[in-house]
Amino acid sequence: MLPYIVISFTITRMQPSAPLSRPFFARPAVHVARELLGMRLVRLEEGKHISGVIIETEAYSSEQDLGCHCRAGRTPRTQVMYGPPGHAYVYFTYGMHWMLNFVVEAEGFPAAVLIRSIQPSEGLATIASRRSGQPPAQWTNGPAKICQAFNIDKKFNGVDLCTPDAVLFVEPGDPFPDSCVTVGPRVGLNNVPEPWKSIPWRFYIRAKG
DNA sequence: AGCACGATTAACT
DNA sequence: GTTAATCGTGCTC
Repeated sequence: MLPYIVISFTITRMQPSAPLSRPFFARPAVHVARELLGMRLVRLEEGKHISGVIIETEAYSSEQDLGCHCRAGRTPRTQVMYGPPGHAYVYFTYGMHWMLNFVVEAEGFPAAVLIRSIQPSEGLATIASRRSGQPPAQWTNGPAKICQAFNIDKKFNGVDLCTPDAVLFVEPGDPFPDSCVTVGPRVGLNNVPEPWKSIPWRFYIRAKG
């Protein structure tokens, strides 16, 4: 009897769904960005799981950070970043691309972590169809590619990642040791003044762990 | 009301 | 290496 239960559960999902809780996000952006590496981004869509291991992130923190959208203060776009942590901040750029961030730090303090790259693990057929024409290595190795593969757009701006019934959330995973992690300047801030242009708030896995 | 630019990507030479 | 695509956002007039 018991083996049947275990087998059916295993077939349904490699891991149980266990959304990361809010205190994890209510901390400094660079800490959250570093510790998200190795954790799993999960999207529940029409009863199916699409997921992957987070392997690249960037921290954006405070109105003083001239690389952060919050340099403009509270606006309709940045309002979510001033809200409680553990929510999604999804924005549109270059006329065609969506970007997924997690709101971090305390409510009232604007900060977020951009999810830049993942290794797909569940929903590969769905991901492949949404990234048609591209080889697997190109499926989710960029922030806009992740949103395309996971079907994430403005509908997700502001959604809570920490409720038991969340359809977008983070699961704990196998942490990467510091020896696997490269730290460097954030990408795409070419018009941003120093020190913000070069501050090492980008974290990524250099070799497959 | 108009403008310059963007936390990018894919397709080029 | 370069560049077009394409439009929301925030800033200036």
